Amino acid sequence: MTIQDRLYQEIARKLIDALATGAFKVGDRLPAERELSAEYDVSRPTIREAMIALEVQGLVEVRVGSGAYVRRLPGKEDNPGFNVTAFELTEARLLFESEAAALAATQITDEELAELAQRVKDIALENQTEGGTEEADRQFHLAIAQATRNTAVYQAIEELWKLRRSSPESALLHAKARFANIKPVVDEHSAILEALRNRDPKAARSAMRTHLSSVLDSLLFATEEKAIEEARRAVAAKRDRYNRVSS
Amino acid sequence: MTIQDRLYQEIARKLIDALATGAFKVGDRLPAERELSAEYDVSRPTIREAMIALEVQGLVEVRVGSGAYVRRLPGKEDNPGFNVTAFELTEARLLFESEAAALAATQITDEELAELAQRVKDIALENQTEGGTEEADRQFHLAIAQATRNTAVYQAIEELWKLRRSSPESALLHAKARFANIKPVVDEHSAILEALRNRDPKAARSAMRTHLSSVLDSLLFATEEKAIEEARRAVAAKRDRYNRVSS
DNA sequence: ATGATGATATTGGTAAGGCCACTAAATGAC
DNA sequence: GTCATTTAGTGGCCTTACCAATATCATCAT
Repeated sequence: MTIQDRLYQEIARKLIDALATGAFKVGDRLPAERELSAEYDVSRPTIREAMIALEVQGLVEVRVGSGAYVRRLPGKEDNPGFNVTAFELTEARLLFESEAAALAATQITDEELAELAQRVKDIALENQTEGGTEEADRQFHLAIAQATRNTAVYQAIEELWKLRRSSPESALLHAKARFANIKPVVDEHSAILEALRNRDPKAARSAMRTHLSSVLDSLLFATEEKAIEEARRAVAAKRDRYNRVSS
Repeated sequence: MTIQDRLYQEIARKLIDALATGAFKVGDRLPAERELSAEYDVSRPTIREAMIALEVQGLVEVRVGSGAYVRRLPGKEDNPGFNVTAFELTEARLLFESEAAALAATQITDEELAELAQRVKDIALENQTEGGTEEADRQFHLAIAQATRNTAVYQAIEELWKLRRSSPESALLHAKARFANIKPVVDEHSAILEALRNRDPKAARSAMRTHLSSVLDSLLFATEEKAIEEARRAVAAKRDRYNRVSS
């Protein structure tokens, strides 16, 4: 009746304990498989199995030829999106939400149009207040995603907004960008609403592209302000390539 | 040149696919490690690694000396996305992946183009074999997402493929659709590759749209076969609206 | 006939060793 | 100084082998 506790599980527990105790920080490299093999006095395959258990749980990332690196610490619930920069997020929104807007234009109901109109007013209000949030903005865009009548589309776009929240640095950057770009935002949202009201897919797509391109530009400006030269250059390069795509 | 996609992950995906397509029921015993080793033409340690990946996810339970037993079917618990139909998924891919292809056209490297060429060959091979999987197809599309150099875009598209696998009914429908639409798939993928090779964003977007529209049509056909009238009508309506969007 | 017992086959568990591919840092050539 | 090359070090995967737990079934005592 001896339960043959699987060895790899025991090793995996020990490794997780080691992470939890703070022996390693995020980004640190774990010892090589051969070293761990000697340290815990088990074979390398067993170490590999334990490592896979950790990898499946998102705790570590294994890079071929380099080693195993800590991705997140145990106890912290998963943040699937990691090094997603504010620029990447907005670029993704530009691609996806523009298409969603086009699709929504063919499906949207009068009730949803009324809701969107209210959201536009909310956005104007938010912008007038000093420490305003971006909640109305978020709801505006999610409502459009909802109007596509496609669960997969909605979930994907919702996921992008979650990613935006998960990165503090990203949120900060967005806040600065919003500050530098207040008035146009209201007009741009109105333009999107107008296109949807006319059930015009192409116009809706175009208006959404214009809006998010504007946000992208704001991000560029904010990034320059932060004087992170490296990031600025990378972003600028990306901006150029985007212009080629959407032209 | 060979992407060191970890072999155990590939095997794990195939096993999960097998579970999703209904090859096994809850409580069933999976083939022995040695059998699976021969079946998938990999070593036993690799099978063990894949099995551990499934075990950590709670899909199977391994009993020493007896075998591995199905604990639950994939896609029930872990995915918040539930009622995502095969049509919705493909429609979302049509919207998103087309834009991703356009973006990738401006960024793709020669190495990535070579990899894509290999994937096209793999897809042809997969289609020739009887019980072929859709692994090559998946890798083709994910490679394009990767070529966008945008983590957010990649994650979103990867999420769509995960959703696809999480719904057994969806996987089944796709299998039927694939059967009814073999030859064009290879040509369509070739067309996408050619557009990317020319670094032509518009052509890439167009080729991807053509491809996924074709998949959408296959789904319609398969749905009709299943004689689910209600679903068919809903899908047909959506198809019409999509034609309006993309025109 | 029936139930207990033990031999044997099957299955997963682990170890050891080997070779390959990839990575990155040290080294050398220019 | 810059760039290409070399060289350890690393993980990826395979092969072989043996051990341990379990399942199966023939055998035997009742």
